[in-house]
Amino acid sequence: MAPESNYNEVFDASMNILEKITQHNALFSKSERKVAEVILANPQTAIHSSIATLAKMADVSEPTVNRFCRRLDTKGYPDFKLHLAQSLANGTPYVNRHVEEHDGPEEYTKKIFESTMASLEVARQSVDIPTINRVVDLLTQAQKISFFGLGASASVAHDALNKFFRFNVPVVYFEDILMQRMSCMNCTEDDVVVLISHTGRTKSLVEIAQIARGNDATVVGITSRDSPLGKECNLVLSLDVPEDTDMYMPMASRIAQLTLIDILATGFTLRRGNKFRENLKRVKDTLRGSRFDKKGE
Amino acid sequence: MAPESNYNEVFDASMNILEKITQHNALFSKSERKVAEVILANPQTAIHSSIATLAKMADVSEPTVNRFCRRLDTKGYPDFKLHLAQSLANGTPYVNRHVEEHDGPEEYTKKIFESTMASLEVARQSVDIPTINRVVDLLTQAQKISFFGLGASASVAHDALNKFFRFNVPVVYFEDILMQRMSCMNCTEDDVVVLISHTGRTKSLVEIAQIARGNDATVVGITSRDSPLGKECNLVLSLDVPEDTDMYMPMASRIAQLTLIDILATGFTLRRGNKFRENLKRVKDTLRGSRFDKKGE
DNA sequence: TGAAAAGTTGTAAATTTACTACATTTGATG
DNA sequence: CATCAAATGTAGTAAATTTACAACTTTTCA
Repeated sequence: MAPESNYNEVFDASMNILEKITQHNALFSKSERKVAEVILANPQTAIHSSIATLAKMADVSEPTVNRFCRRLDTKGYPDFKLHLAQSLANGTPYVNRHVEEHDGPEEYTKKIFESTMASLEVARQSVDIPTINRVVDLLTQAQKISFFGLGASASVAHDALNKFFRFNVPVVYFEDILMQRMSCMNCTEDDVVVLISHTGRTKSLVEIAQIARGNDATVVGITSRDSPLGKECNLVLSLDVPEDTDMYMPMASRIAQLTLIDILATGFTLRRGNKFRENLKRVKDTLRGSRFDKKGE
Repeated sequence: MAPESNYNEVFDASMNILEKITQHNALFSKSERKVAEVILANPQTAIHSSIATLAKMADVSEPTVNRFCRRLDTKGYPDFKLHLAQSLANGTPYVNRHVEEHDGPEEYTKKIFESTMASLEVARQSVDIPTINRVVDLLTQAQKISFFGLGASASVAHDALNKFFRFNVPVVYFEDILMQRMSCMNCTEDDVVVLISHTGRTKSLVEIAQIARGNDATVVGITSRDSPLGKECNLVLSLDVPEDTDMYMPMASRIAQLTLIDILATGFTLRRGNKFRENLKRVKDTLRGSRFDKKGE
């Protein structure tokens, strides 16, 4: 009589169910995974199919499809279709799909773009705005800013250097861990050290964090919150990006880190105000000498 | 900007069904209007109700509800529910919105994530698959691979180094333009030089392209096709990413470049086959010694 | 006005769809 | 190899949706 009881279900399932399917993948049984594949391959078709047709497409029995739906915390097949429809409506049918052995250039290109976008979407939802604001605060007030990362995160630090360098702020970046250590030994309480690491378990970075804090610098980690590195930081900007794929290379996580750098840099310029932005333009104009002019300029 | 006419077509096709109901109102019969009212009053409930409960709520018969659905150009009640569910999901597709002066952390964070995703979407559509395939071909056959970029693109080249280094292929990366030049002077026809530049108008990179080609190396540009640099390359992987924003910093273009590197690296490993991927895993495992173990491992 | 026509609505039966209970298979373990 | 647990499928059942048709309204025009 009072169907109002169903209200909440719609809301707490705000998570993209396609994303949920990929993340849940390990917990599925063999047949359930077949269902998942068929749905991911063509979600638009799935929402217009009955449980029978979908079962046939996945070459499993109908109850298997039903169990699949239940495992994703939906009430059953029709409820699952509603969630799926909502996910598809959301503009992003982007899903973190793994590249397969037999994929051709078209497939892997598509998959990588889509996984990257899906990861950014996840990152966007997980990032903590107040912390960003706090970090921007610190950066604008810093006497000196250092960016350190190793391995795949080195290029992220490198990129941060490039961005913040334009701001006319003393900014430091080293690849060499000894230089990193020495740099941190000279820190003061007005300095900010930003350490980048996806896993947060790189020993030398953890040590650097300790050294920097020992000298009263503020240490910001772009890393996982509960990691050894995260625990050593004053502030942690964590990005809950799904684990990277089969390819044994950091891909999506690093893109999310870079985007975060963009965000910090943007926050920085906004905080510094208009006059400061003119300065930025000047830096850009200076580069012109080293370039071929654009036609018509 | 797309012409108005196109806009409307798209709009019509994907129109919010709730709006459609209100607009259609005049064409409904008395009973159908009762159904419309009930649905509009509480759409969240509607999508979780069966045709029977909804009919009861509107105090009409079940076929009336069904006719109501058909009148809105849906296949029937379940199909109508799907449309309704999609309308209720707050679908905001990603758009490249510029950060404004007065934006707070929440706004600029959101805008940057969304612009980045929007740019990736554009990049995905503009990238030329056959060229990717061709470049992967070249890379797998190369004796030596070099990645060079300057300024903001330096970190992209840096990242490429990090990726390809794991493949146990001779790979070269320098920040210093003199080193870059010298390296190119020693090129042979079996070498591939990848040059990265968003604008493609950086003088010294163009010169490097000329040097490399002079030594019969294959030059691949990740740059704009019609740029001075593009014209010097054997192959150009161009990314039609919308011009970067007001912030006077390369942001989205660089993310697209990095994603392209991911794609090349993935193509590379796929081409090299399974056995090769084990090698990658070994590289990853080697890193373990420099890390704190994960709990439970 | 009133009778045919067109349109609206509801009842009941038919059909499709989804779900449950149970049986069979698979695979792991001692 | 026997045994148990998990996974999957079969078949039957319940539920929901749709169709067909009849009853009832409203409209139209002689």
